[in-house]
Amino acid sequence: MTQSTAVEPAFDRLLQVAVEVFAECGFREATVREICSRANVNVASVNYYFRSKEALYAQALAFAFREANRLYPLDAILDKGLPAEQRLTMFIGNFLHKLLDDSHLGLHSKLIAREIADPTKALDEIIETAIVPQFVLLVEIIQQILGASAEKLVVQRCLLSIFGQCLMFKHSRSIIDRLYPELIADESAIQASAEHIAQFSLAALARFAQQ
Amino acid sequence: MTQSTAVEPAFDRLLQVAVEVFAECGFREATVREICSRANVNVASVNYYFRSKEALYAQALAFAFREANRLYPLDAILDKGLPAEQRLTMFIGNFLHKLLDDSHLGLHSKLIAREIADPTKALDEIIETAIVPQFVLLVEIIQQILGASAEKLVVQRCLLSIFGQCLMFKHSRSIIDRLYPELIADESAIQASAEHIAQFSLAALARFAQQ
DNA sequence: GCTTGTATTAAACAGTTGTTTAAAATAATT
DNA sequence: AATTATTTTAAACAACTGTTTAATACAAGC
Repeated sequence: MTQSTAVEPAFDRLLQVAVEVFAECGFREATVREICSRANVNVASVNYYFRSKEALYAQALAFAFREANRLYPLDAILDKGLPAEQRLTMFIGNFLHKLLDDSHLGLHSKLIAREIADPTKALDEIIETAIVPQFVLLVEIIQQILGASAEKLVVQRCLLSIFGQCLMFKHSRSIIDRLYPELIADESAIQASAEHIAQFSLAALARFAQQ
Repeated sequence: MTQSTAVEPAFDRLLQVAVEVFAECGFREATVREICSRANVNVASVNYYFRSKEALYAQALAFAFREANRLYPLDAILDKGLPAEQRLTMFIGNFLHKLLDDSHLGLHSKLIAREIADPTKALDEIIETAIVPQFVLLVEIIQQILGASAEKLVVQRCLLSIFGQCLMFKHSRSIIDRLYPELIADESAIQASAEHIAQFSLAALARFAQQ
């Protein structure tokens, strides 16, 4: 027992701290020394347990995904028995809370958003395991609302319209913090913002469905 | 004449190359040596002409803004005589083309988007000179559509809904490139995407205006 | 032609980066 | 208890970072 705080094995501490630091700084700006320092392990540990900084990053991403699915399960939204409008509202609420969760375990979205905005080699796997399933789910919901006759391109553009509204709160967080902080001040404000996006999108989709 | 390619003075070349490299790599990842190498000047030139790497970045940002306003003037959109719906459509078209312009002079939006996603000290000035004026313009248009009785918070959320749809194409470009490349394949595809966003938003706003 | 101020250069600086090494400490196995 | 395997350590590595220096080249003004 070299470390008094070492209740968890070094490997696990390293992985958790890595998610934190990579989320804060991004892959390139994060340093192995900072990660090791926070995890109370020697600098050489990263290369001992994980082969390299890059391999640690890949494992940290995978770990963050597992946590995201554990904390924000999509179960209810997958229920095809519910009305599509309700499922869309639930989806947006779930997604926005996921994006704006600043708790110690909510760093995964920051990590993922970083990877999207500034891709590394790990992006392709992320798209496959995290993005595509969400896209597939939302495409299904949109198609249900627009009807079977909806063009594929229209469905895709509506998908981007909805995701774009949500992601605005993550990617442009720095602007919202400065100009409209009251929109994400607390839990109820976030909920209200989610409901706005749902209403805005449902209104637009309803018009598209008429045509 | 030490450099055969030195048709422009070193100062100007340095500034133009800086926009390129900072847009490609971001402030932190971009290196002074890379910038100097591409500009065919000595490593010491950055500190000679500009005080530091950070000062060069600030000047590169300012330069990028001047170029953006020169290439994509908002003149027509400022005309309050036009119908608000038409102005909104024009605004979105202008904004999306600005965001997706990949030409040699269109790097400014990449630079700005980078700064938003991963702010440096320079962000506050950017918000003041580039973001706020666009927000003010769009707020005015939205208010005109929703009517004078519209709540301030609703206007703000609609603003974010519209900006979010546009910025999706910039911030999540890496995903669109992989999953829906046909949406931004060429000029006409971009125009069609812009028109979709306009229709989507106008449909939603019309519903909001009824209430 | 000489002097003055500007521009450019190669070299070095001090600091940080990811990674490796080889020795020491600890744990597990026999 | 002795041997083996695993973990942890401090130190060094080579490569790279932004910045500084001091010497040189060049231009304009007198």
